[in-house]
Amino acid sequence: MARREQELSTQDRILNASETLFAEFGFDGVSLRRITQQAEVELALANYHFGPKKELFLAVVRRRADELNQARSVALDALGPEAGVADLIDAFTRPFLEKSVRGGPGWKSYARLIAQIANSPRWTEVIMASQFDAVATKFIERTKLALPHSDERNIYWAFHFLIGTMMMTFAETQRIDRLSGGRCRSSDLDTIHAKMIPFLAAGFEALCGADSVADWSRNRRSAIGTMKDHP
Amino acid sequence: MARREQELSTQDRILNASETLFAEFGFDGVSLRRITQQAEVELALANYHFGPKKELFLAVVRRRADELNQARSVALDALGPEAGVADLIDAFTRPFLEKSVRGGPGWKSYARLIAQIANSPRWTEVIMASQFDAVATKFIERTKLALPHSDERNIYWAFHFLIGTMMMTFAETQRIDRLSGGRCRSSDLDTIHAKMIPFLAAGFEALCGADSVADWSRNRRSAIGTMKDHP
DNA sequence: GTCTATATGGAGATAGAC
DNA sequence: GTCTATCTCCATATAGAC
Repeated sequence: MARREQELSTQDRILNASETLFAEFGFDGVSLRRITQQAEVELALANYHFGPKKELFLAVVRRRADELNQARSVALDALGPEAGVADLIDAFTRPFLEKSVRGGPGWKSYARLIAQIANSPRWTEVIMASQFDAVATKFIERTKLALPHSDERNIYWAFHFLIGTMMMTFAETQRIDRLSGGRCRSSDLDTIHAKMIPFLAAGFEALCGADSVADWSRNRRSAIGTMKDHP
Repeated sequence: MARREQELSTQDRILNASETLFAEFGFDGVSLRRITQQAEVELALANYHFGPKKELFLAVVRRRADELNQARSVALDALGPEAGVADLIDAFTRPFLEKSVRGGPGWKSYARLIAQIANSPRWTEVIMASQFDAVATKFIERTKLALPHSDERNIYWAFHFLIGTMMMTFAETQRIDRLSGGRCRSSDLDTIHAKMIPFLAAGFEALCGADSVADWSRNRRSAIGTMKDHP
């Protein structure tokens, strides 16, 4: 990234401004007027270079997706066959961490943007599936090998929980800062990541390991009077 | 909830339509015109009854927050002093599950709406903190008693991960449906919840238990060449 | 590739009759 | 409490000169 925004091409100026503003206010919360004003380019240039607003939004997402996916893929491939689930989780999550913390402000905004997109049904197909499912599948297949005794469905559910944990973390909402009376800081992603790995690895082992409890309701059925029709 | 929307008061018709549409498209993705059209009331009545659009949005959130918080608080109070972390997680999460699955379509939309709000920095203060921190604190204090040897900060981080896992689940984005080739369904919240409890409980134990590994980076420091400045 | 100017529609909000 | 009508502003998108 160039040191001064002025040195960048018009396309990059528009993408950078879009990234920052979309991350803060969402797709509908930002106007092209505001984007082009922050980018210090004329309004008409947004449409000229990117077409409709939705295409600009997708261009913002796509710009960094390849680099992120590449880094994750390399990290997964670097692991030997003896790698445990903690190693796999680290390989999958660390590139996001490194880029959000040490990749510059653009990556920080990008991480927060993806965190919001991931919880919105509106963008599941057009963004999450098309941009990120390939590497997700790679992670899942490696995890099946590392936890060979698991019902495959439990691997998928554990991955689902991993994504939720990751996205909450990279959203940096600062809710936990207030809740903890300042003892925890959302911005301290290095620390959170170091806590997240053992937390998630233990979850994977409990749900997908050889001695898995597998299903809470099966163990508790008789103790809970309000439960209904579920197998 | 009345059987026919027509039998409801104007306020409830507007709140119901708002709830459905905000959950699907977000605050800025819905116009008051569309809301009042779906509610089959005149446009001017939205402003008359609720004031500015933002106040209507907050009214939608507040309408069900008290009932949800009450149910969670009762479930936590019902646990004896011998309750484990799995019991606490169940008490905190089950009311959300029960209302989303068996509370009617309004609660389903509500759960999906809250799931998106939780990952958006924009609503952290005005909604998440003001509406949900009180019961969150109750859960955390009980968890500190159940895991007395833990550094308090790890309890807060584990709670943070729990919220991420929960919100991803109740968002029902259907990403995992496609990723799993149909083997898992986002809509099957009863099954997901049954998997979520042992997953999260194991995470809490690993991060906050007596034999906690506590910090992944401390164990792995020498093996990772790319790590930088973090303590 | 960039600028000015504008087309066209929809947004939130309200005044005032009933 | 409800309806009609309207105010004012801003949205996306594009046409056409340079």
